[in-house]
Amino acid sequence: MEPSHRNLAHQVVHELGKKIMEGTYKVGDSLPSEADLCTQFNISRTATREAVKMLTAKGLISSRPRQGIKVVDSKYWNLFDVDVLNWILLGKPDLYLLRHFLQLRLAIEPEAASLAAQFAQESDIENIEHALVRMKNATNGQDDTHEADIDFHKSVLCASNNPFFIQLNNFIETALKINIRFTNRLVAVTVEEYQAHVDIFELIKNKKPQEAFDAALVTQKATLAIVNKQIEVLEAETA
Amino acid sequence: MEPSHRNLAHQVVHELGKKIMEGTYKVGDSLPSEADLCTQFNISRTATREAVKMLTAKGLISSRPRQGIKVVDSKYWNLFDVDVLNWILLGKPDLYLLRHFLQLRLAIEPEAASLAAQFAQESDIENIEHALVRMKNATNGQDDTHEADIDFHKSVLCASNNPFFIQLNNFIETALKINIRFTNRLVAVTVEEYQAHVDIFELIKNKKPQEAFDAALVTQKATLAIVNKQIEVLEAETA
DNA sequence: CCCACCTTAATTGTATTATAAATAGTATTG
DNA sequence: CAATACTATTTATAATACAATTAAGGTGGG
Repeated sequence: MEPSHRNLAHQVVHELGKKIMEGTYKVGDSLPSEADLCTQFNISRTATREAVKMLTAKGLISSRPRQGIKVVDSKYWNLFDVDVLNWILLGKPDLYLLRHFLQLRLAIEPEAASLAAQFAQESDIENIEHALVRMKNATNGQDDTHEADIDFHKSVLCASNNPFFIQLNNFIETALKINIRFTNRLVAVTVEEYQAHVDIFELIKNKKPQEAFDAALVTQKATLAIVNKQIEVLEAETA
Repeated sequence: MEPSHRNLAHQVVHELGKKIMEGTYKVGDSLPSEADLCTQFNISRTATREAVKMLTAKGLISSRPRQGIKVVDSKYWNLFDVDVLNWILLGKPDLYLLRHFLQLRLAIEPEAASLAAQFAQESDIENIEHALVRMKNATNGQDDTHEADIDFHKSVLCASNNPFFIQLNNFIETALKINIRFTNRLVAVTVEEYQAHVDIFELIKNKKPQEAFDAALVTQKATLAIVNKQIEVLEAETA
């Protein structure tokens, strides 16, 4: 897609969105008034107001006469919005946030594999296969490890042929990126990881929903278990 | 929350959003130009542009000079946005859409029950219990059946203490409403349904994640199986 | 004839100014 | 002291002007 900073309003949305997600403006806080935002960003009220409206549409703020612009309760935030997810990524994700991501991945990805085994078209199978080729190349350093991995997970989601699962592409991608940040070894894909993906692919291709579900579940549970362990250690230390 | 039509821009967002989701404006179609929208709604360009920006923020449209305002590919739509979900509901949901909702519920709700069994606070337990009381009252016609049911599912989601699951409240609520529309019997909650909910509650309260997961899974699978069957029948008829 | 370049016109992007509406806080008045 | 009225602040809306972008068509050189 096009860059998100095509115009002034989008730039301001990006700046303010980042600041809200990183906690510069906290829930309940007031943002600067329209007039102040105009001077801060050196733009007209038109652009400022459009930015405010966009953040309102994403559920981050509300603006009312005399009351000003305020950050609303986080339960109203559109956490699955691609911009919001990117702002989360720009913040300082901690282990608890990573766990929250992994908990939802545990729910989503096995079922996505199951649906893919039931509803995948030929083109979907080809896309998964192509991602696997990239991963294999990545084991030899001929392709980007992380990108290939993200590609694989996305292609499975899309193969579910369910628009809601497909919409979670951005979520999964962000989850993987945060995961990468914590396991920050720039190693190539291990043979075991690659083989696990191949196994899931074969089960999808051969239309084995339950088996594909189970295979994906094992992977997700393993990842989540690691983080749960890390949090346990962390909490034992601080206690 | 406050009504979504507090101001002109919000009203226009609502009107256009509805038309996009119901297919009056299809993917790739051009919407009327800013100037035309101004005359159609009899409002200023300021208000029109703010509405356009809000729909852009929700991922439904894009607007560029000379090119105009266009409905973007549906894979970019923020399907988990509360407004978008309501517009979907206002359209004419079919069995396939219902199945898509149920497929995601199957992924989400059992895991939410599991997380609730692991992470629920006392207040969360109380909220679930309160929803159960409402359901019991509904069996006697003393409360609204559907509202009580929605309450229960929401309270479990919130008990997961995972912001991403909590954000899916709107999704689950919409799914239930669509389900109600198809099973349009205005009957009271059956004893079996109520008992199934009580069982899940007990398992959550007694911190049995796996058992809570399994219990919720049974319920979801049963519902999905019914719809799969209906679709099977439908496709047999049209073939 | 064809391709590269230029011009034009349509549409959104931005700025400015003015006024209206909503409302929190303060003052007034009975 | 309480109810009311006033005031000032902030967002909401409108109107106008001009800039920037770009699709489409026209123009000229080869």
